[in-house]
Amino acid sequence: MSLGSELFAEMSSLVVEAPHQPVDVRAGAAPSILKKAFDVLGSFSPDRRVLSFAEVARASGLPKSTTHRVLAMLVEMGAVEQHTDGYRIGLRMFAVGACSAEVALRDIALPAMEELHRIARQTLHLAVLRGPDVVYIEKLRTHQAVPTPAVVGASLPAHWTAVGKALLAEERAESAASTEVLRSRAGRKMADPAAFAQELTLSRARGYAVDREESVAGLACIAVPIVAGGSAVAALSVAFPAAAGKGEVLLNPLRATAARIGRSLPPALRGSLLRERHAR
Amino acid sequence: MSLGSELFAEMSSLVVEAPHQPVDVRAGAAPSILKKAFDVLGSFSPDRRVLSFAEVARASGLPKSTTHRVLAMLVEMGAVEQHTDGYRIGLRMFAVGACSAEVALRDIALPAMEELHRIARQTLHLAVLRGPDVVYIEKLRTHQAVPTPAVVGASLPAHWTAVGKALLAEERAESAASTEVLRSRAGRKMADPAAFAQELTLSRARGYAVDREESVAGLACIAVPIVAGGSAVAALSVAFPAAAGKGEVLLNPLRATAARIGRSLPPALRGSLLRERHAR
DNA sequence: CGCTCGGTTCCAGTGGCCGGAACGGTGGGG
DNA sequence: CCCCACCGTTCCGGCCACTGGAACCGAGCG
Repeated sequence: MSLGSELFAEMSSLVVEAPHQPVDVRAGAAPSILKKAFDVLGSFSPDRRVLSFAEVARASGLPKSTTHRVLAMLVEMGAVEQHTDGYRIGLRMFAVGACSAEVALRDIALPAMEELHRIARQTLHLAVLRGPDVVYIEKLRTHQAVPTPAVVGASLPAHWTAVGKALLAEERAESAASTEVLRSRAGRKMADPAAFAQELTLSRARGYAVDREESVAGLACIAVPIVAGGSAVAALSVAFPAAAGKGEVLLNPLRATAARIGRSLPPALRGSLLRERHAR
Repeated sequence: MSLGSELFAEMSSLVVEAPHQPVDVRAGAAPSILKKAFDVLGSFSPDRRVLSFAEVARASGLPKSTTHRVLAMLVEMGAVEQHTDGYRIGLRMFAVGACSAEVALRDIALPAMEELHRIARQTLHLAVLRGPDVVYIEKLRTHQAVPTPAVVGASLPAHWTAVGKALLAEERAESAASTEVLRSRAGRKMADPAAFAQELTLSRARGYAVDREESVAGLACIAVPIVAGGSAVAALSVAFPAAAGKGEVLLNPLRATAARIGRSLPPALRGSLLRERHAR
């Protein structure tokens, strides 16, 4: 456990976005109060759920008085709650986030995931691709299983994870835009683009991706894409102790579950594709 | 199924907050752009996940050009995504919402809920109290079970639901502020405050609350509070067909599960109490 | 063709945002 | 004890980003 969380701490220090530089230097970005508000909201993370005023000011990079004003506004909106021990993300943000397409996906996937969870008795992950990262939508933990670094709502570099590889493999098959993604972080392992590209090709061919102790020692994952309407919208993975073998037994149930989820996705929801118009 | 959704439509039309009057008339409310942004975000709901531009403008009550500008900003922030079919809540809002204390609670409760779900084979609800309403944090559906009006992220009047009654009973035991809550909606059933107060007292005494077809015909629920550090922070309920009896068999497993969840809540999280400072 | 409705762009005026600065309170360490 | 570092709050003049009515374009439609 300490090993897992230790590794996770190391990872998250790299995962977390660049330390909130003042604003965008280019003229394009509007330094509106809305941007500041999201800087404040972005100060919170699943492993730092409660922050003091000063912590928010530091993390958001905003002047104290501005931070104070923005926080007061957010509290008034119900987006943030002020307790005696500090500020927290408010229930209102949960309610807003619950309207996202990803929650709809989670809702549909959950029964099937539960069933798989009963069978596999291992930790399950449901994640979507977001640029170079995967964002975890759901996680079904299993008692006394290998701890995994995934946290619901948080993201990890896609090329570190089985779900990420499964999704990258599909994406690359559609548009050969892999170069962008393969530009991996400096000096980090799996920095060999050619080998990684080959692994993606293999993953795509056999229909599943693997991660053997690449993110956490002792942890292995196999992942399959969830396809709906011809393209992958998410990925599902099982985590198990690396010492337990290659997990072939889990592959078929995993595939069946992913297929079942893909089939039960309403066509309207398939518009949750990765293709969102990134403005400018 | 059609019965359930029909009834839900009827309910949600009452549940949804007053149709977004212009702004607050009193001088206290700041009509800042942030307020407008949340008006826009509040236009979405779990059953209206995708809205066209005009729908957002109408629902938020903002002028067209203002709506346009605010939407563009929100898209730039990643809070909203623009697809060909309209606007949706963005993944970023899910990520922000995942930092709320309620998601932490959900995270801890989920394993125990899954286990109960296996045993009971009925739909489970996890909800918190928010003023006069309950907000659903988690819902484990069961195939071919009675459909329930609860939607994760959405709210229902507390006095219509078993979870709500369980929480109101606890709250009333702490502070006799029941009058506020008992002022129920005009002409709606269970408008008899005295009888309702008595029911709450009974619920508190026996440790669980019930709902027999009060919200949906054919649906019954029993709910127990989840207590941590001496006060109720959430409630857990099982839904079952009213024709199946009173659900006594489910009561003990339900109690055990709620107790187990309450026990496993870290003390730090208990600051998720209902007492948030509602400014001004 | 004229109408309605969805969606976008423009623009001048102004009021809301800006953030440095100053102020109280607290703790702790020399 | 004093001093300092830090947290949190408040104030205020200047300026610019927000405001929203209005005009515009295209599509559907009777």
